[in-house]
Amino acid sequence: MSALKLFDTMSREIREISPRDGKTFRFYCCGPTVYGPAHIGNFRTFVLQDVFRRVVELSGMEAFHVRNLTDVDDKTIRDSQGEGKTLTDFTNFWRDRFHEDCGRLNLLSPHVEPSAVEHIPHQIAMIEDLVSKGNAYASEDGSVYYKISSFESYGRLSRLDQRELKEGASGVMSDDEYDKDSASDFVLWKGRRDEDGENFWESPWGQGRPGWHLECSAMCREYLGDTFDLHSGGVDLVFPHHENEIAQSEACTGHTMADHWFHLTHLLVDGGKMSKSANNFYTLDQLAEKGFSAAELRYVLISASYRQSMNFVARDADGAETFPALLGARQALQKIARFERALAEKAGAADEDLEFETVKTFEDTGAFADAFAALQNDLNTPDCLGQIFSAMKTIKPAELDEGAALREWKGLRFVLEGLGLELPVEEEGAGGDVPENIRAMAEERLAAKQAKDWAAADRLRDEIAEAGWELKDTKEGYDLCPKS
RNA sequence: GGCGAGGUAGCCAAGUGGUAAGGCCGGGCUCUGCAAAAGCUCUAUCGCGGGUUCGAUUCCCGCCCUCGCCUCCA
Repeated sequence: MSALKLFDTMSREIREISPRDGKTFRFYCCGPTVYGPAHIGNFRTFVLQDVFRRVVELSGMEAFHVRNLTDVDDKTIRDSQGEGKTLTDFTNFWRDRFHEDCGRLNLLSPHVEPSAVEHIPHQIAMIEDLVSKGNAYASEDGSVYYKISSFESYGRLSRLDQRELKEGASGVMSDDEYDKDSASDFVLWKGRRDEDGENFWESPWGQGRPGWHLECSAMCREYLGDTFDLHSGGVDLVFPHHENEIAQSEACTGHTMADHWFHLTHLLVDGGKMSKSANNFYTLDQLAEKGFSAAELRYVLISASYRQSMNFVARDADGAETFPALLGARQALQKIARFERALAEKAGAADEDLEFETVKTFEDTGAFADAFAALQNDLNTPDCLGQIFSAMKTIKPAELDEGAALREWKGLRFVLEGLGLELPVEEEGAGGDVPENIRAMAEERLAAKQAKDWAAADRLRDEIAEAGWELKDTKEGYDLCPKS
C-alpha cells in the first residue's frame, strides 16, 4: 500500500508520514476551550483531524492521539463567575457537551485527553526550567514571561522574520495589564488578580495561574516526550500559539518539538468569518433543531480540502436562511447508502454479522482503490468523495457475482471507515408507529386504487398528507412515513 | 501597512501543460393511473490582459476582486 502524505506547515511541502519509532504515530491536537458549545467551524478542524487519524490507522500504523482541554483561561473564569459556578463545574459541563457532540459526529476519542488544570505542577516545573535557563523572567506583579529575544529561531513556523506585526492590529493589545519587558514577550504564569476570584494556584512566584501557551507544551512533553511525530490545530494557532509552544518546549528540551505541523483552514459562513454578532454562528444543536444530522454535517465538512477555506452557505441572495450543502449531503449520503445496501445484499453480507462491521483491513479495494488513495494523498477528502461516486457508476451490483460484490462492498466500507461516514439506515416500514386512522385511510386508498378509482385514491392520499404523513406506492403496496 | 490563501458551471468543490472529477439544484428519458421514489442522462473552456509553449485553466508578468491572520480565536 502506498504511504500517507501530508502537507507540513514548517517546511511548506507535502511529506510522507511515518512514525519515528517505526510503529506508532504519536500526535497532539490542540483541543477546545470549554466555555461554551463548539461551533461547526471548530468541528471542521476536529473532524478532519479525525479523518487523518483514521487514515493513519488504515494505512497500517498505530496511532497515539492526544487532544487537550483548555479549562482555565480568561473566558472560562469570567463565564463561570457569571453563572455563579465553580470553574470545575462550569468546565465539566461544557466538556461533557463537547464529548456529546464529538460522539454524534463519530469522532474517535483521543487516547489521552489531558486538561490544563490537571497539569499545573508540570507547567510550573517547565517555567522553573525556563527561568533557570534564562528564557523566562519573573516580573514584580508575580507573573512570569517568556523572553522571546532569548530564543533565536523564534518565528520559524509563521515566517515571522518575513513580516512585520502591526501594533494593536487585533485591537486587544494591552501591554499595561502586565509588566513585561517587551511587548512581544508572552506570559507563562499570570500573577493572581482580583477578578480571578478563587481560581489561583501556588507557585514559586506566588499565587496565580498558568498562561495558555504553556499548557500544551507541558502536556505534549508529558504524554509524547521531547519530540513527537505531529502537532495539529486550526490555522489561527500557527501564530502565536504554536510559535510560542515551540519556543517553550525547544528551549526546555533542546530538541525539535514536532516533526510535522498539520494546520486546518477555517470554515467560512457566507464568505466570511463566523461570529455571534453576524448571526452566522452554528452549533450541532442548532442544526439538529433544523432537522440536520451530525452525519450530514460531517459530510459537508469533509467535502472541501482541509487546506482551503471552505464556504458554508447559510443565506440565499435574499438573506433567507438556507442550507444547500446539508440538503445536498443528505441526498448524497442516501445515494451511497442505497448503493451500499445493494452491494451488501448481493454479497450476502446483509444477513451476516458483517452488516455493521467496519472493515479496517486493507485487502483489495477494487473499484474504490482510487478513493482511498485520494485520502492518502494529502488527505484529499473531496477527491475521495468524487472517486466514490465515480466508482459507483462503474459498478452494477446486480451484475456482480457474490465474490465480486463482497470485494467491492469491503472496499467501500473501508473507504467510508476512513472518512468516518455513517450511512443513514433505512427505516424498516414504520408499521407499528402509524396511527390507526392513517393506516385505515391508506388501506382504503389501496382498495380505491385497485378498483381504479383514481379520484378517490388521490383524495385519500391528500388527506393523509394533510394529517402529516407521506404515502408512496411501492411494488407490493405502499409505504408510509412522517412528513419531513 | 505586513504576511498568507483564493477567484473553476445556479450552489458547493476536485484536478491537470494537451481542450475540466464529483455532489446538490435544474432539464430530458425510463418506470408509474397520477404523483413520489428510484435508475439512466444532459448542462462549464476554468476573474481580466499580456508572455513562454506545437499547445495553458494549469508556468511567468501585470491588473481587478474576495477572504483570512497580525499575540481572544479551530
